[in-house]
Amino acid sequence: MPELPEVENVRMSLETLVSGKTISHVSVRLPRIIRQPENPRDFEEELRGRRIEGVSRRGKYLLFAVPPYTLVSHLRMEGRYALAASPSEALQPHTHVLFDLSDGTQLRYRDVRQFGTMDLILDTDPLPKGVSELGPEPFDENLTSRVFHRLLAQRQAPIKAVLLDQNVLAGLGNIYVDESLFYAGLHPQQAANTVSKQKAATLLVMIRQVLSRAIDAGGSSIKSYVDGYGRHGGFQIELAVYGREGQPCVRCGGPIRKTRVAGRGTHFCPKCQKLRKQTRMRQQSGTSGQATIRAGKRVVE
DNA sequence: CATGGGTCCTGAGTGC
DNA sequence: TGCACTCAGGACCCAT
Repeated sequence: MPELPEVENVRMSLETLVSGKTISHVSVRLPRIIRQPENPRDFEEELRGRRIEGVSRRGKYLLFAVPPYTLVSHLRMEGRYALAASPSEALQPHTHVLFDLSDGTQLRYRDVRQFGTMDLILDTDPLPKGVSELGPEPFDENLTSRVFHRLLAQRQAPIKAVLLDQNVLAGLGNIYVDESLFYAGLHPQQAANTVSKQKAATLLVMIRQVLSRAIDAGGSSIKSYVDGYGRHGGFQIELAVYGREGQPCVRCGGPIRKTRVAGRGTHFCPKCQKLRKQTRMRQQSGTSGQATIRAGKRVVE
């Protein structure tokens, strides 16, 4: 389930693997993957002969620069790219789109659940729906704790639901929302507009910390995630709450609980993440609650 | 507009 | 062993 750290790792691998290469042929084997243009044949035709100038990322979207087009690709749950040394290499199951490249290699898109999407759009045209409406990038320097607090203050849904909303903040998914809330000591059900300024500031710090550590670890491979080289991520072993139902909290030792919030499986520590009705929370001194992620691995004790 | 639930899809896991 | 059922969740669609 690629979230920002996984997509960023895929982006980095693709940047190395396909950037600067020219597309000589495209084959769409499963039309439902292509959202724009309407006819997948046009998708194939328009990409032929184009050079991939680079690969960037916005939220969980990959953006291939193929002037005068941008290929917008979303992996959703299980989409993945791999580079085959040659088109004659045996196809893995669920391979839906093939890009023959000028150096004889072939970029392949696989997606077991067929949820992923591709949009090919002219650079003079507006970006596809989901992309144009995305909230700020978590690492955007214009996203101050003040701005972040204001974003939260506009919503009364549970903080978990709000963090999952890509129009509020781009890039978080189920795993990193649970992790960030744990480190910030926030209950997933707490109404977003009752999160204090200080808690919001802490939350933003934790989001950034969790994401950057996950990026460095190569992402989290819960089920199927691999980057463009086929490499698994390593962050799953550092997860504090996600997927750890019943196991001891890394901070207090109590059991991690799993519930359902915003329709998603939600993991949290009932002791470390208390539900508070009021926003009033005075700053405690230095030793106050929040856990920090230590360098290296989780500190269990 | 904000919110929440259903939907797409396949494979893994569970219980009988 | 086989089969029905549930679950996984990102973004979109729709009803409230």
